[in-house]
Amino acid sequence: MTKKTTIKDIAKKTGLSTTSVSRVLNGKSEKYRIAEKSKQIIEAAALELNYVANHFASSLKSGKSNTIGLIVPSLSNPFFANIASNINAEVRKYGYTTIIVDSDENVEIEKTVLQQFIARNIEGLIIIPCGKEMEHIKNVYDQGLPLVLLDRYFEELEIPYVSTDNFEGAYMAANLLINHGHKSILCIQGIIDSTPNKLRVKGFKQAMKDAGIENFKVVGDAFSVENGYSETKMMLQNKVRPTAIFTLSNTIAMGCLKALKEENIRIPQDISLITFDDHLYLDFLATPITSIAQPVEAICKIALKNLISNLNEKEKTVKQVILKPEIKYRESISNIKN
Amino acid sequence: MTKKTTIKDIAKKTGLSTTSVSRVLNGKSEKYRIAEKSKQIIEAAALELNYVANHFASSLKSGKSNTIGLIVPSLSNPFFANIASNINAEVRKYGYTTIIVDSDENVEIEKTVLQQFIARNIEGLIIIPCGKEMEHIKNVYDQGLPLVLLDRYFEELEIPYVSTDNFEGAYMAANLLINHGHKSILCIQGIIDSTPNKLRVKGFKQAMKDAGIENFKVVGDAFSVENGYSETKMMLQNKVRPTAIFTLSNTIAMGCLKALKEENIRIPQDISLITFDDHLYLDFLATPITSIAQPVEAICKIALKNLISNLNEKEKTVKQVILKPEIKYRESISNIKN
DNA sequence: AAAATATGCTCAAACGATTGCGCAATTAAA
DNA sequence: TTTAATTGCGCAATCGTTTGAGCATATTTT
Repeated sequence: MTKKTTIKDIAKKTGLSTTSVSRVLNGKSEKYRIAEKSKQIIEAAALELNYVANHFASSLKSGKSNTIGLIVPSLSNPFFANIASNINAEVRKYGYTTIIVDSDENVEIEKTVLQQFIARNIEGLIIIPCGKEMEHIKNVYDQGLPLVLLDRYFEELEIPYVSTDNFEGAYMAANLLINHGHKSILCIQGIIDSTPNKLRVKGFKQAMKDAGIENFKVVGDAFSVENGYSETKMMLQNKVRPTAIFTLSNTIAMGCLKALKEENIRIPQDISLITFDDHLYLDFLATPITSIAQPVEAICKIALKNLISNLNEKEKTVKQVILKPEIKYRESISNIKN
Repeated sequence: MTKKTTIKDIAKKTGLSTTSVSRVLNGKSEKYRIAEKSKQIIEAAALELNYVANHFASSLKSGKSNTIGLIVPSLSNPFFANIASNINAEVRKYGYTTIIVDSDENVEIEKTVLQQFIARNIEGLIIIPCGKEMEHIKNVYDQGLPLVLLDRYFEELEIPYVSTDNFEGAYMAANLLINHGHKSILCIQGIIDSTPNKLRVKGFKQAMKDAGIENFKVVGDAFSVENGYSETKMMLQNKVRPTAIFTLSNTIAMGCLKALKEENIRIPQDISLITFDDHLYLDFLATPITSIAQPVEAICKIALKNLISNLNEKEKTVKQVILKPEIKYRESISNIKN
C-alpha cells in the first residue's frame, strides 16, 4: 500500500494542529470550539488527501473499537448463515460494525477466535458456541466483555442468552407425530452435549413418556448433513423400521432426505418426517417437510437489543430469553391412526 | 472489561524488559538470543497473567494485521454463505484471520466497509462486489491493496478475479433446453449490470440466436427470491406461456418455485426449469432441478492462492481465472421435441 | 593478558490517534 | 479602563507494541 494520509499530513497542510484536526474529524468541533472556517478547511483537506482514520491508532488510544464480534459454528449451515445476515444488518442499525468468524464447529478455533476478538478490543460479542465447552466464554464474560449467547447456551451459567424453547419445540414435534398415530419414532440428534440438543431430546422423550410410548430411539451426534445421512442409512438396514423420523436440525434433515431418496423411501407414505429449523426450500421439496420454526429475526433483534443495553449501562442485567417456536405444518406426516 | 495484562506487567513481574518480553512472545527469542531460562520465565508469566497481545498496538507499530477481509453481498444467499465458509477455512490454513462483512447488496455499505477494512489495515481483500460500481475497488487496488474479486468481476479492469465461465454456463443451460425441444423460453436475470449477469444473458441469447429461436424473453433485475417470485407471477398472467424457465441464480429459482407452486404449475410437465448455481436441496425438491454448478471450492482455493502470492511478492501479477461450470442434470426438463 | 567474539539483555523512539490542561486573543461586563 | 468571560487553538503525554542500536558481561581466540 502506498503511504496513507495521517492526521499529521492534514495538520501540516492546513497549518493547524493535529489536535484540531482530530477534533474536527471526530465531529467534536462544537464541543471544543473550533471555528467554522477552520473546520471547513480541515474537512476539505481530509477529503482531498483521501484520509481514512487508522482504526488501530484511534482504538488503541480511545479503547473503543466500535465493533461487535460474531462467532458462528458454520456458515454453510443456512440456519446460521441466516442468523449472521440478520445480526449483521441489525448491528449496523446501532452504528457498530460486525466482524463475523466461522468456528467450523471446532472449540479450539472458537477459543482462538475469542482471543483474537479480545485482542481486537471488540466491544460486544454474540456467539453461537460449538456447545461443548464454556469456560473460555465464562472467562471473558466475567472479565467484563458484554456478550450474548445465541441458540446454544449453557443453562448452568449466569450469562445472557436468547434462544428458542427447545424442549417445547421438540415436545410439540413429537406430539404431532404421536397424534398422527406414530408409535415407533427415530430421533436423530445433533451435538450431544449442547444445550439445545439436550433440551430437544428431553422434550422428545417427555412426549414419548407422556404418551406411554417406549418404542423410540435417539441416535446421532452432530448437526451435520453427514450425520443425518449415515444415521438414516444405518436405520434402513434394519428389518423393522420406525414409522417416523424427527431430525433435530435442518442439516440433519437434509442428510436424512438424501439417504431416504437413495433407498426410494417415500415421505410420508413409507416414513414420516419432521425437523427442527425451518427453511424456505422445505416448502418445495418432493414432500414439503413439517418443521419447528425458530423465530430467527426476533432472536437476533432481541439479542442485539440486549447486548447494546449492556454496552451502554455499567451494571449488567443477565437477561435470558426463551422464545416460542412455531410449527410449520406441511405434508410430511402421514396419519396412521388405527 | 477489567484491565488487561500488558507486556509491561509481564516485564515488571519477571524483572525483564518489555523488549525481551515482546521478543519471546513473538517467537523471536532465538533470533535475539534470549536465554532459554528467561524465555520460560516470560512464557510462564504470560500464561499466569492471562496475557493477550493488543492487536491494535502491535498492528499499529508493525503495520501488519494478519487479516484478510471478505465482503459478500448477502449471507442469506446460500451460494455466498457457502463461499464465505470456504474462504474462512482456507484463509485459516494460511495463518490469517478472515473478517467477513455482509454488504447487503448495497454499494454504499460496500464502500463504507471498504473504508473500515482499510482503517483496519487488512492485508488482503476478497470481495464479491455488489456489481454496480467499481471505482472504489479500483482505487484501493491501485493504492496497493492486494485483492481478488470473486464471482462478480469487472471485465474492463486489470484486477485479479476468479469466476465461472458464465457465458458458457448459460449457453450450456440454454442449449440443454433447446435440445429438449424448447422454443419459448423465459430467462429471469439478476442484477442487470453485473458482469456475471451480463455474460449469462449473453450466453443465453447467443444460444437462442445459434438455434434461430426468437421467442424468448429476459426479465427481472435482482438476485433475490422476491425477484424470481414476482417475475414468475407476472409471466403466469399471460395466456401464452413459455415452455421453459432459466433462472440465473438459486435465489431466483427459489422465488420461481414458490410462484409456480402457488399456481399449481408442475415441473416439468407444465413448464421446465433450469437454474444457475447448485445446492444440495435441489436434489430433494418435488422435481429435482437441473442446475449449472459453479466449482465453489476451486474458486475459493484459487482465489486465496492468488491473493496470498500477491501478499508475499512485491510485483503483482494480475491473474484472471475463469473456471468451467458443470451441468447437474436432474429431472426438471421435459423433452417436448416434435 | 589483550583482543575479538558471543551472549543476554535494555533504551528509547517510533506507530497514529486522542485528550486534559492551559494559554493567547478577542469580546463582554463592570 | 480594568476585569471577567468567551473563543480558538496547541502542547505534550498517552495507549501497548515493536525494533534498531547499543551496552555490559562472559567466553573464546590469539
